[in-house]
Amino acid sequence: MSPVASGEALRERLVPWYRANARDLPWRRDPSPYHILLSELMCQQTRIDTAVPYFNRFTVRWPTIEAFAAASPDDVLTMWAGLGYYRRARLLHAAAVAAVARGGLPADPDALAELPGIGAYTAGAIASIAFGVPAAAVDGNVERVISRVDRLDADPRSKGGKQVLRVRAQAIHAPGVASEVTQGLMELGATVCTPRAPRCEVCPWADVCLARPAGDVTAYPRLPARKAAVAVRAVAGILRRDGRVLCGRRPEGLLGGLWEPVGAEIGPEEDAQAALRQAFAARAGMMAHVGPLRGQIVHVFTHRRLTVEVYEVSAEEAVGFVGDGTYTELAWLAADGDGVGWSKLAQKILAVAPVTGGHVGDTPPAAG
DNA sequence: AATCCGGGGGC
DNA sequence: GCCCCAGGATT
Repeated sequence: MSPVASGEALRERLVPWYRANARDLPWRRDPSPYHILLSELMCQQTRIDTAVPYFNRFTVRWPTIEAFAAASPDDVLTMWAGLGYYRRARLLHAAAVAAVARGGLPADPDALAELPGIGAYTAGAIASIAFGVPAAAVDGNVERVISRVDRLDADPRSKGGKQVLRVRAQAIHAPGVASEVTQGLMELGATVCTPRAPRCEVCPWADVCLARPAGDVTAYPRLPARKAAVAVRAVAGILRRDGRVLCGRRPEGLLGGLWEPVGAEIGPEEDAQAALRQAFAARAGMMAHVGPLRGQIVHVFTHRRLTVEVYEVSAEEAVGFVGDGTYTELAWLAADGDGVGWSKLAQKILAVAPVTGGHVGDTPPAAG
């Protein structure tokens, strides 16, 4: 049986490899604490390539953490629109506000972890990348590369598994190369030790990896099977006025704070048009006439597969926003979102029932 | 420990 | 289609 590689053996292979193979990412050009905070929150559960354009737009609009902290939460959410996991936008902003209030982001991982939206991983990442503190940061990539090189049979998401991974990641660290170790581990997982088709022939750890000679690299990490997404049916109504569409703003939770055309989730056998009439009455205080079906879109979340039937809607008059709790506000929004930003789901709904023409300046129904 | 929370790209 | 990604908060 081969011995487990030492932390030093892993480090001395990893750091030179990272220096030679690091991708050119915008936050690596100036890895300031603010830039690393932004990039880490944006990259949580999100691909690098998806986050990069958002990072660039954020840093152009808010060049410093002080400027960002001074922004309104709604402006931050608007800029975040399309990135997903919208709670991150609120937590990121709250973290920046708290950091500025205490004179800047701390270098200590424990202090970082007290800020909103910053857990054990992100605290270690900011401490090591932005401040050079040798602190472990175990994300999905690190979980995978360590599970493979050590051929760990523990569930990496269990308490014990996380503990083993954290100790192992910490052992690879050393003073002076903390940023390279953290980013190198992630870079290795992202570009070489990939989930489905690892490129072991170019891996700097090929000579010390336990899974490679065993021939079961892709069997690690030992993750439990994921539950299937639940099918959910919904309706949405496109009610136009002067080139705008009546939209509701969602409360905290799924797509929290974002706007969408008025709609409702319905049962598998429910009458879609009747349900939509009822939704307009309960949520917008409107007696709506539901017109023709415009189209049907599918939107997949982690735990839901949403099918939305999109109808044209007309209404006699607004009788005021009654509100059954589905929306916190109502407004007539133009196709460009009137500066509030659309979720990807709302974009799909609007794409099958385009809003064109008309003029601005209409009055939304009273909220409350 | 289990659940919730988006969106997208690779295969 | 399926997997899973620079995870954290809540219960």
